[in-house]
Amino acid sequence: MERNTRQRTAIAKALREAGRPLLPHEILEQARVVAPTLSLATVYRNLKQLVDDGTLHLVHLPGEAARFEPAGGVHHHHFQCRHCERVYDVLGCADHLDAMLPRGFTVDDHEITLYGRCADCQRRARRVAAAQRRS
Amino acid sequence: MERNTRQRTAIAKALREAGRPLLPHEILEQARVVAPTLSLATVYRNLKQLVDDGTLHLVHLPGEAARFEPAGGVHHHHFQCRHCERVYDVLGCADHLDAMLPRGFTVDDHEITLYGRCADCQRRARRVAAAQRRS
DNA sequence: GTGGATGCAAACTCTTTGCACCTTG
DNA sequence: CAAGGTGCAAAGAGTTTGCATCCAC
Repeated sequence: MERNTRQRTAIAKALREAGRPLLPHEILEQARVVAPTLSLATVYRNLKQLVDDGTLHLVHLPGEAARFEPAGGVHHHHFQCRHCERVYDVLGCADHLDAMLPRGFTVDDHEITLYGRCADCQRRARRVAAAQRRS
Repeated sequence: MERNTRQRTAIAKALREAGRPLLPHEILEQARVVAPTLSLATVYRNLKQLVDDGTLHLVHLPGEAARFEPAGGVHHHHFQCRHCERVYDVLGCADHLDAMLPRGFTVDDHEITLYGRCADCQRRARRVAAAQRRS
């Protein structure tokens, strides 16, 4: 049976409060606020366990290390900001994906990743552009 | 300027003839038929150079190591077979992806990955199922 | 002949694991 | 107090790099 250690609680809290998928080292950083002795090995061990028991979901983006988010949300995909590299959930989905398939293939799942600028970085870029126009 | 070594030629040939994105170790294996002394370090060095000069494209799938394919094709996405794990190109694309975005975000690119069974594995699975019905 | 390319081994990064110690129930 | 959890350090996997040697031009 599982125990509620200070470390495990801190890891779960960090992910619940983040609102976006986090990398192991981001989780370590956040969770250390609550559990300062926390080690990266413990983060990995807990993540594996929490994914196995269905509490967390793994978020794999192309060319990126695994991130983690609380399970239980609806079907969604992800957006990565080209500037700050953070990942956000996006609701909704594209259709007609099976129309793309070669003959003889069957699909049972899909992943969609969008790239661009998040609202924060977009705002920041606009502010910089405005300042340059002014000068 | 670049030189045409036996090794570089073998790497390019392996990718041209594969017809699907290959992993570095698959490239090594194939290219060694032509250049038996080829080392993995040389494969990686050449891949980087060939991607930089636009001869190859990097293919990143979620949770997978980088694969490589000849550049120059049209816009396409990828399909990974859940059984043999090989990756194939799929033509075509989904629309209305920007409808998924949160307010304030902007998209400039996207990746779509489909998962399922490739024609080979599909055929094999059907054959096994038929054999079991018969027995 | 010379500069780019290669092969090997060592270095690096990210993740996992062994082990002694600690903590929860 | 026993079983599971933790921290550390070492081990692994995949990729990159330093360096002496090699070879394409």
